[in-house]
Amino acid sequence: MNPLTMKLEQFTSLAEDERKWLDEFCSSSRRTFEPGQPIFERGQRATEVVVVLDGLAIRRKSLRDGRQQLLAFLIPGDLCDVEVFVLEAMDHDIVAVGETVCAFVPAKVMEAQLHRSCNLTRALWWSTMLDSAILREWLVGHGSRDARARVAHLFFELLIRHRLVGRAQGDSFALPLPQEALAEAVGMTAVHLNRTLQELRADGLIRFEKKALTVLDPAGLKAAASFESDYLHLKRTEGRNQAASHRTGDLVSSSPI
Amino acid sequence: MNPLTMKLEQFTSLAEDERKWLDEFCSSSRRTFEPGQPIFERGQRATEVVVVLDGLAIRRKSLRDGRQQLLAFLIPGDLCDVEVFVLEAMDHDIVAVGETVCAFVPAKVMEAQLHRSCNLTRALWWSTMLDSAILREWLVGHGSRDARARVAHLFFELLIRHRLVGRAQGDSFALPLPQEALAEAVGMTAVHLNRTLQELRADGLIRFEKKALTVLDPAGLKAAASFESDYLHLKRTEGRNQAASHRTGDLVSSSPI
DNA sequence: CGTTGACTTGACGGAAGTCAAAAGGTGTGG
DNA sequence: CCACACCTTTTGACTTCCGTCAAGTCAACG
Repeated sequence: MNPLTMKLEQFTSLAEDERKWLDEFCSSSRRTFEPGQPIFERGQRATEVVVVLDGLAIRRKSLRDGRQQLLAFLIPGDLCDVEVFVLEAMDHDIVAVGETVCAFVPAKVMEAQLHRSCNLTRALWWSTMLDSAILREWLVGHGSRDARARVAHLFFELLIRHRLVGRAQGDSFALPLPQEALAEAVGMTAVHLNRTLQELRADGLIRFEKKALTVLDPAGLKAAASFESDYLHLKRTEGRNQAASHRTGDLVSSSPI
Repeated sequence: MNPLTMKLEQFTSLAEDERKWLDEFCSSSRRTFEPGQPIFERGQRATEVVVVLDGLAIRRKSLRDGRQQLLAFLIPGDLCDVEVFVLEAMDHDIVAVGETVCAFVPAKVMEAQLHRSCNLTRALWWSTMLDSAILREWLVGHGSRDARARVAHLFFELLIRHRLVGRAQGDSFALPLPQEALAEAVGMTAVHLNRTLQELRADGLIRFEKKALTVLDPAGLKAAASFESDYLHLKRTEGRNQAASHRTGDLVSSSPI
């Protein structure tokens, strides 16, 4: 199954024709990007919506003083903004990390779909809301979590997201990034990230080798991150009432994750 | 003119019937909130979309250890997520600051509008994209700007946003927040925020009295923030080619702002 | 006029940044 | 197969920005 379908099934059950539409969606004009190659660049107009099918891409914003901030990881199944095409120009870059396969969907096709009132449209909106929610959670991390918790949180989030689209092998997943880039993601220097990684390693929580991250102690990592998973809005795995789940503790913590 | 219409006109020119629709939109079931009163709470399902018409609201996320992170300011004309209603539960709170007037638009009305292929729907999408862009810029700030630049950036952004909806008096606008809350917005302690404010004051950049912020030296504040305005996607004020504007410098910097 | 809450100031400690160099990989070409 | 260049990771010493704690000021208000 294509990763986008897998992801959207977290939100709702899809009918056969909807799955078929998504398959076509994902097979429309594919392109493969080499490591470091830009998919969209700041200033450019995006006339197509991109879906990552394989590999890894990042959103990144570069400041004039040369510093860069990583804004999001786009893993298989992730869309780069369902409605980008309404903007005149991108305000940041999207860049491939490792070899990355994407499908390009013309704005018109996307728009046509968004005007058909159905399950699928709502599912796409859900994915948009999810992206914002993740972004907000990153902001929370930058604003109020220390280095250790921030890194732990990122890793735990990525583990869950990779699982959702079937890209995790057990408790590990591909993360073909230099520490330098990871540091940009969590908003700290590469040196300090390195020390933080060593700390997490020493505590037996993770392993990060050969461009892959392995979570050795999921519960421990989750605790280190003080991870609360409601922001991922995975309702199908948790039953209906999230309000209750938020108050009674955290249902996901008792799940296999 | 209602602030939502003013805001959307930044994106596109609206026809008479579209303006009328927006007026109805903004007059549907209004409610007034007292300072500190929650508009939406985490865990709750949002079956309506909220538009702020007057006053000020904030998005806020509370961590279990009691720390809070402010995620966004909702000023007049701002919507709290055009498509929230697809979610089962809010993952954060929206709270009134000062006295705040909001309109509540039922999910069905919103959805009906979003399925009518028109200018207006694209304008609403634009406002969604704008919210994400602002959120991303905050993340950049938290990750790679120091205290001074971060605060300066926030103030400059708020000044522009207030101007867009006609809520700025010259170079000042209402900001009925304790420094405590401002500190949560920029991700630092109240003490350090206080010192940073003093610094900006000493440099003659701002004044912050009586629940209002006055920018004394817009150009200086903008420089202190190393503000690049393209993320606000104000295309109508800048002509068509933002790609060029990004490369040739920054058109907005030479504008009255 | 005392109480309350927001703002201000000072002294101190600690987490993270900076700079620089060493150590460890990896790929290329001789 | 080694040598070399190059990149990434690691380490160490030092600095600084920001957090913490605590006391003090000030204005608003009953």
